[in-house]
Amino acid sequence: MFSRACEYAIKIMIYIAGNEQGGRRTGVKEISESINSPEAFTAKILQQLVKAGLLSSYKGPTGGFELAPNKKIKLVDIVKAIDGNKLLENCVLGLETCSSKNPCPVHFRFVEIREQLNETLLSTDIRDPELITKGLE
Amino acid sequence: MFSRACEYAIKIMIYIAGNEQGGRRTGVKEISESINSPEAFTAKILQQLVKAGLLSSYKGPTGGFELAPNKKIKLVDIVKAIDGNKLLENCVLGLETCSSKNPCPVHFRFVEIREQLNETLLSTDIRDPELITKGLE
DNA sequence: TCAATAAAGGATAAAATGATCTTTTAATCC
DNA sequence: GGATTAAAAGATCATTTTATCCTTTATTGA
Repeated sequence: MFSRACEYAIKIMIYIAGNEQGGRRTGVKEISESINSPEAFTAKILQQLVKAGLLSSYKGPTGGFELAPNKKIKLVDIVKAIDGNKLLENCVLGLETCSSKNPCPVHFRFVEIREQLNETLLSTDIRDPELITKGLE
Repeated sequence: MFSRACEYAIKIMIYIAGNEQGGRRTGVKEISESINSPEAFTAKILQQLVKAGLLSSYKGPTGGFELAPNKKIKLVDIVKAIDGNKLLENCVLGLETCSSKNPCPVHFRFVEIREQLNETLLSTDIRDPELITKGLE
């Protein structure tokens, strides 16, 4: 469903959100150990999340990453930042021309799934305490 | 959502189903031209579908592919044959240990999407005339 | 100022996926 | 049986994704 990088990205964001209360920044090493992801690859994903405006980064001692302040961050923002919007927008059969006016054979069978997915990604806030208290291994 | 190979596989199966009424077999070239897929790659996917028991193949003149006779074929069979069942079974965050008893942070938010997906893949029969009459480019 | 710290950036490697090409095997028809 | 047709099989290549390593840049605090 999501790429490996996107799975990591979601875990990264949830983990950083969990450190937000203390106001403390989170470093790459701590993140990769906490979510069990390769450190260098995690650093690359963090860069993408910073470029997408979802995280702020700071260099030097006391540096690290924080959620972008004063910004509601939803799951959909993370997925779009890493995987783009093909999952949400493209035809499930990969047809360029598919639309509700010119539907592919399975178009209408996936409409509801798409809507559910959209609804879930749009409504899930990364700062929701429900997300934060659970394990990320 | 699905791999490229799986997108092709679904189109392949729908296309072959459309030729079933005439009792005629369908060749690789005709398929790849009809669904606009690379011929050699299409041949490889056809091999996988035969191995999975979803198609029967015949060599020589008058040879080609047919749907496996006397077998209800659902979308889920095609997806599992090509992409395996990770989409249906694996945790969306890729966690080995995730389950309803030990859920990941987003586990319950995706339960309904999973169910919808399962329901759609299980209930969509490849011989449904509704699928067959539509364009595959 | 300088050493330590931490992210950014670039280059590279490994694995998975997508795609092609060539040879082999089987079936049909003359 | 021999020529032809079409799929099977295997080797190879290309691209993308995943992952690592090393150097550079910025920041802090002694």
